[in-house]
Amino acid sequence: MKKEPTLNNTLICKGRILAIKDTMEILSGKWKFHILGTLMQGDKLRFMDLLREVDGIGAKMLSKELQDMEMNHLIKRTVLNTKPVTVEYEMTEYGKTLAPIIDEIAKWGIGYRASLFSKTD
Amino acid sequence: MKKEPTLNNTLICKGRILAIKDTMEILSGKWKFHILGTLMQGDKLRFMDLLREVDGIGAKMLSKELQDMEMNHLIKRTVLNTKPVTVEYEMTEYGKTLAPIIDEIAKWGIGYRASLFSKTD
DNA sequence: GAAACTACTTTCCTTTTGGAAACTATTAGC
DNA sequence: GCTAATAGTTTCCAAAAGGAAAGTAGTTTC
Repeated sequence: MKKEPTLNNTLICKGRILAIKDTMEILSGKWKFHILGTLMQGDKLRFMDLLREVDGIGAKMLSKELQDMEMNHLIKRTVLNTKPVTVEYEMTEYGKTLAPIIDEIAKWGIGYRASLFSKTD
Repeated sequence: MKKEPTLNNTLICKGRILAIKDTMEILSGKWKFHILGTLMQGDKLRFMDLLREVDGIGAKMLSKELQDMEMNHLIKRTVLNTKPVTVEYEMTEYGKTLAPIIDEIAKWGIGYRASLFSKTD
């Protein structure tokens, strides 16, 4: 009894799986979607704003995740010449292409909440 | 100089962020999207099939992630009465509602690959 | 000059995640 | 009886993720 390849291993399949892997590597971690979702609503936010808005995150994590996403050109960091220096973060145009993902995730989460009440399993 | 709430903290905002958090908690970890993407293409897959298809995963992780997703009603486990017992995994109808998310993630990943070549930053 | 604000960074620690390898149990083939 | 396949579980360990608190540095306000 030999084992035969059960899945159709076309290039399309492999490419799709690889694409999923790529995306999730860039958006890995506990906070990225949370931060992105927040940044998409308030278009320019300062570090301390994010620290207050993103519920539960600490300065270290926020700093690290922001750097991470800046490197991937998803967000833009701007230092302002104010008295106590302030820094603004905002989505880049490229980062905004993530909107459909974020929207679908938010939509699904809302439906999930609803399904917890009306058990139509 | 007092600090004022900079974001419009409407219920819609909070709900959206909460929804994102909910979804990502259910789909956390290195492998879930990978497994789900695979299961969406080949509709019924056995444990060993998945072990071979999901590149790099080990038996322990696969087992754990499958249990996790079964508990959340995203996938269904069926034990078959074959000589060496086989087990089939497939998406539930509910699990299939994740398709838009997976599709958007795959789509974005494909675009990301493309952008690595044509640098139009 | 002490306190408070900005935006971090650093240190130290715990928890979580993930992986390799070995092991369980059953059945089939040689 | 040995090997191999099925589907896992268990153990042991390393690495990564994440958090709390303190520290750095510059400026302004009292």
